[in-house]
Amino acid sequence: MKSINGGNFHKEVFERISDDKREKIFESAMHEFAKEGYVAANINTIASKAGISIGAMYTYFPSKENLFLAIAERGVAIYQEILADLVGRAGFFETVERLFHLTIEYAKEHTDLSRLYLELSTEQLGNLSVRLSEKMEIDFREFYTELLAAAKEKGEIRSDVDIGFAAKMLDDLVISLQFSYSVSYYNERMQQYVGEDHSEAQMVQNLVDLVHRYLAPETMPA
Amino acid sequence: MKSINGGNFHKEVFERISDDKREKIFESAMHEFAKEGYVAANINTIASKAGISIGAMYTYFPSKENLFLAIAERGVAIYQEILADLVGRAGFFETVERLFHLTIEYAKEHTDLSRLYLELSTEQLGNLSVRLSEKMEIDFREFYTELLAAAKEKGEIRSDVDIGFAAKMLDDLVISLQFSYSVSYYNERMQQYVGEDHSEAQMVQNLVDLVHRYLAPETMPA
Amino acid sequence: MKSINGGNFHKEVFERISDDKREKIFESAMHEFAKEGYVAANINTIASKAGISIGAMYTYFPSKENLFLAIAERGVAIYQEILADLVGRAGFFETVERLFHLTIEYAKEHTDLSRLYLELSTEQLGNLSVRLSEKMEIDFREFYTELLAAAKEKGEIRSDVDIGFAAKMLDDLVISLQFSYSVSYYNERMQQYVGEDHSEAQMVQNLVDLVHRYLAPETMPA
Amino acid sequence: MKSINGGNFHKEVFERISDDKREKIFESAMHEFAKEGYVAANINTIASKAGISIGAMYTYFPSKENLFLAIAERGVAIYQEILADLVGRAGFFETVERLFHLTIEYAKEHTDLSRLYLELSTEQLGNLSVRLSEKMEIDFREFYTELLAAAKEKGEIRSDVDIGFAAKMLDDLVISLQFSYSVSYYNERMQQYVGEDHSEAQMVQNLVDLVHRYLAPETMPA
DNA sequence: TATGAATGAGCCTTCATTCAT
DNA sequence: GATGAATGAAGGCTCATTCAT
Repeated sequence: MKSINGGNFHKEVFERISDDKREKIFESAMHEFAKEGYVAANINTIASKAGISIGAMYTYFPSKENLFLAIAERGVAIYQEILADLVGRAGFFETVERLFHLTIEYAKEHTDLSRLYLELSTEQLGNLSVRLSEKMEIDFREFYTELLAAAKEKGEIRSDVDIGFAAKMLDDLVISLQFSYSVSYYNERMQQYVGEDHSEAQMVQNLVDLVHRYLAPETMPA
Repeated sequence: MKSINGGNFHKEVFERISDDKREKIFESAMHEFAKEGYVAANINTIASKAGISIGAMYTYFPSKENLFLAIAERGVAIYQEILADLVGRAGFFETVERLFHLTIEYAKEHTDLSRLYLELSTEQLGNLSVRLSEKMEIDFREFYTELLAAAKEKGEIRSDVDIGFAAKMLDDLVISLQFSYSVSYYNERMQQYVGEDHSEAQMVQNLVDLVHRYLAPETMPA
Repeated sequence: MKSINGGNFHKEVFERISDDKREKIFESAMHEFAKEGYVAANINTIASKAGISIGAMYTYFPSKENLFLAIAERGVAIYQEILADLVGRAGFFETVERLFHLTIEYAKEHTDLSRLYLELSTEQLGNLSVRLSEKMEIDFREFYTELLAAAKEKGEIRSDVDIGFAAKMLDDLVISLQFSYSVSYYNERMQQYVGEDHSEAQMVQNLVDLVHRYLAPETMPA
Repeated sequence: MKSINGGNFHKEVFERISDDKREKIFESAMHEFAKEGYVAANINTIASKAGISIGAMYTYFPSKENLFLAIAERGVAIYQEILADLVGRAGFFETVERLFHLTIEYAKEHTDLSRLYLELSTEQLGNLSVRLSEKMEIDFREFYTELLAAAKEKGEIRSDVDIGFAAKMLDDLVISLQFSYSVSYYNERMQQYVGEDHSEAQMVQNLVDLVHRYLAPETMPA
């Protein structure tokens, strides 16, 4: 239940309702926000689809904004669980490969959340996302940075690599991959680039290849 | 004036007004849409900031949707002009380098348009972007694909490269770069990855390096 | 409360509010529609005159069109109740006489509803009236037709009468009478034809006389 | 050109333009007003369909209201020509028969004008119609009244007839007939009363029969 | 005179939020 | 705590009318 707390965007009562109800609310809200965008999303619709009254909605969350933030926060929490799964488990390139695989899985399984993240990066939601990112983005950055630092240490990657840039690049690849498998626009775009029959496995392979060529030590320890 | 036509999202009258007025309207609309997003953008505000009446607005554009599309289309047109400048001018990596430079320039000079593009990729605006892309002539995809094909032909890049994937990767890099220099959220993110004192030149250099390591021919022909 | 249902042009909530409030809304809407016509009628005005917010108005009715239809339907329902009172009560000519009397009464008491009917027959509102008539159960036509058929059977009227035409004529007389006592234009017209001091009783007498002369059996059975 | 003057609802310039242009304007306005009703009718549409600018429209007519009145007035003028054709031409019942025939003809040929008349009798246009009716209704009333008076004088109809009421009845019949052949709503209604295969000739015959039974002298001058 | 772009008040409808029950 | 009816500000769009050219 840790994921429920955090930014504390909800009211206390929300922690006391049944898990089922809470889940329904998250589900409903996620879907509406992902589909309609923050502004066009309708709180009344969210409530009724979640099977609760708007009155109840407002006893759980003080405002539309907070509901949105709670949802977004939860999305990141889910993704962070994936990251947690990756830490210190295997070699750098294997970890990267798993990262890409899990990203696709996440994108497909949590489409709404993934779309939400795009929505979140949008300018108008900047104010909102600041409140979020302050608390969460850091984790990702740390993950990538530490992953690279460790790999560098271990000699798995080039010693002259710019870790800051490389971390950003990894994140970029992950984000792009995520959207490619969850957001209609980017999905369409991907298909037009690589063709409809391009498998996920190939996609991951290509990405790993890219990372490898970029980061592998110059001289293969012959 | 070519950029004004295209998808023909405006009414005829709009072509007959002074360049100055037209520019003001574009400016005002761009800004509002980029700042507020499509749904929250207020046509009345756009009109009044452009110094015209809403009535006038509606003699120029049949609807909010069309105004938005006209704006978006214009953004693409501007970027396409930049790309046009790059075609067949120099070697592959030099072209790529210039591409990154120009992208940053575009992102900084046409911040609003750049942000609009993010907005456009959003799920809710899918219908709109379809209307847009249906009407766009040359595509970015073609540009990247041809650039790579030519380079491959000339032996500037590896012969075994997957052009489809490579093109997507180039596009990804460009998009990410663009947002990093125009969208607050991504800009903040970039700074936290590479530090505030990371110059544009370094960014470009890093990117070119990435592309080079990924695409350069196996140098050891020995 | 039967009159409230029917075409179901309102939302459920509307059935749950107090009779008083409901009546006020009907009253206000009727008046506005009758006075201004469908297009010019202002929903905001209707709401505020009914003492409710526009928001409330829209929780009761999904649209202006439906509000109008609900009102119109109610008008018909009221008139139908009057007709119901007439069925099989007395001889043909007595019934007709009562019909005329009741029509005048209705026109004077429910002026707005009566005016609405004129509005409804108007070309632009054709679509609406279709939606209305589709849902109406018993029809005036049936009433007139059966009344005449029964009278013919009983020998109260000529046996060679064209029932279809006679029914239409009766309806025409009733409609004209109704408008003459509710719509300013037709009222003025009536007065100029028969004079201001022409009483309702005389009017009815004249009408009955007309019907009698037209439909009475050839009295000379000799 | 008498019909152009009258209520003088137009500006002077209107009298100086070509008959063709004038006719087009009338046509266009009539159609729009008849189809959409006064309020919903769009002056800009009328102008453009008439092939003139709105600017021109406003140099011909000072306002929408006046345009409407001019149109309505013209409609009556046309109908009055028909009446003129009937005066003192034949016996009462023959005249009546011709009146019905001409009414149907008028309704079918000048559908728009006929519909306009319905629109005009509507409550909200009461203010407008007053300006009209003062000048014109009289003619109709006089026509019917004199027709009946003459017939009474000549012994063609009952001597004890109430001329005021009879005149109104004749007018009612004519109006109802007119609408039955021009207004969708009333046309549909007619067909449901008398059947689709009821010919115009039968309709007229039925009407003449009605009038005859009502007004013919009691004792046929054997 | 003719033109048609410009004006802006006005209208229907939505929806976040409140609050009496 | 839960309910859901009520609120009313706000926004996209129309159209009669004006007026500079």
